[in-house]
Amino acid sequence: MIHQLKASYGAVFENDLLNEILQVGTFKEIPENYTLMDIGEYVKGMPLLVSGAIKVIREDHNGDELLLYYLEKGDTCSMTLNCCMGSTKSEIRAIAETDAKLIMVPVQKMEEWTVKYKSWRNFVFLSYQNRLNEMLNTIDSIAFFKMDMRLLAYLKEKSRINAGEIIQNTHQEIAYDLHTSRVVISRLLKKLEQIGKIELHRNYIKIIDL
Amino acid sequence: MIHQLKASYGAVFENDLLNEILQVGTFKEIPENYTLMDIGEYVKGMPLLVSGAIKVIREDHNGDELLLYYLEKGDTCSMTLNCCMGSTKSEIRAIAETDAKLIMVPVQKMEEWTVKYKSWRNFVFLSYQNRLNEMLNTIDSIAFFKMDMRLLAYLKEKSRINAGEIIQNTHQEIAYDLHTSRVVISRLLKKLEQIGKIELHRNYIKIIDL
DNA sequence: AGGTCTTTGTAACTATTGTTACCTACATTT
DNA sequence: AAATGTAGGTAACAATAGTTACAAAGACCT
Repeated sequence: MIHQLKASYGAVFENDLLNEILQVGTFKEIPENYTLMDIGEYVKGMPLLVSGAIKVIREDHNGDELLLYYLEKGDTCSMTLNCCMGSTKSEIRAIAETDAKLIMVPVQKMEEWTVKYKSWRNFVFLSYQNRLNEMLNTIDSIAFFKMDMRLLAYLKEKSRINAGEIIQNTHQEIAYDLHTSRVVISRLLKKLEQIGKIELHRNYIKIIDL
Repeated sequence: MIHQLKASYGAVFENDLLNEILQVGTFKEIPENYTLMDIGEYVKGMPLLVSGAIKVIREDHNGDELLLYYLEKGDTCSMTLNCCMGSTKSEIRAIAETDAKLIMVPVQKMEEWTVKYKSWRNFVFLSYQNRLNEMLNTIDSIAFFKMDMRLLAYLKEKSRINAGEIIQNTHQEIAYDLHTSRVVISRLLKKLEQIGKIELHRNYIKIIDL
């Protein structure tokens, strides 16, 4: 665990804090598609992401979904911070986009460390800042862009997250993330293929030039 | 200023903190429609809202707008918190929805108070929590609801904020807030009038039963 | 009263997105 | 090979929202 922690957070946290994290934190490896947190659940700990990616999803009362943003190495879930402080239920669902490694820190330490460590304060505030900015991006995307542009941005982000030009999703899965229907996605993907930006295959999409 | 502060924050902050705020804070009264902060500006201070309401707006590169949420008495602007900590430019515009009173606190105190006062920590974290939740509501609204429902929710919220059944806006102004066209708003408002929920007049709308 | 500006109403049309239905292709199991 | 399940393609149509254009009504000024 110590190597994992240092590699991802060694430059961010001071040594005393790193040691405390080692003492109280628990290391977890989670597989792709594992649901880290679900809507309505209470939060037990705060995840510090070491490797992999987590996707954060909003769901409405009908079960309709919308992808909010991804968390990556060095990120934590601000929604979790919220829940910890306010001890309220989670408003979102977090699913492992790839296999992921993370360190879970008990909620109780949150406030203690906020007082004690400047680096922790910076981390928490930076985390809030990043999350608010991601939310703004999401809002920009649905408010100001049409579906074709949103799909394009989605493919770009997805290939960045997975660090490769192959996107392993069915059209239906993409439709869920963007909160639209499979037919709409198939239609728009076909257009992107026709202008040479992607190649369509069963169960995966190959990025040519976005 | 002391009365204003105690009335709005007396129950939230401990006495020592209230005194510090009185020492370093400056009291401001701002008129309706005053732009408190604009996109791209750097932030000088942190506003603690004492009375009135502030509307927070997002704008895209074309100048298209979207209402994000309102701030009310006891609220502060988390976007400002962000900017203070990260010393980045504002991503949003804040406009006085009504005449408003607020206390401006210099940015430098932020971190100091976070260490020193438990009540300040709670306030800041609660503020982030509220803002993230408002952003989620905004996302729900644009992602999951159609324009007629969004308009209805808008009218409800607006009459709550202004504490009255009269909404003083032109259709064009509503269209800007919801990021659609005037014609669409006029059309939907007319429908709401026909089913007896509102009464349309020049420059104002009377809420009958929402 | 006449002129001008702002606001609202409305029609006609277009564009985008959502829905339904059905077909084809591929993979897996029996 | 036949059966089954999943993924993707496509057409036809419906619903919603955006655009253009113009008329009518109210407000305000001279």
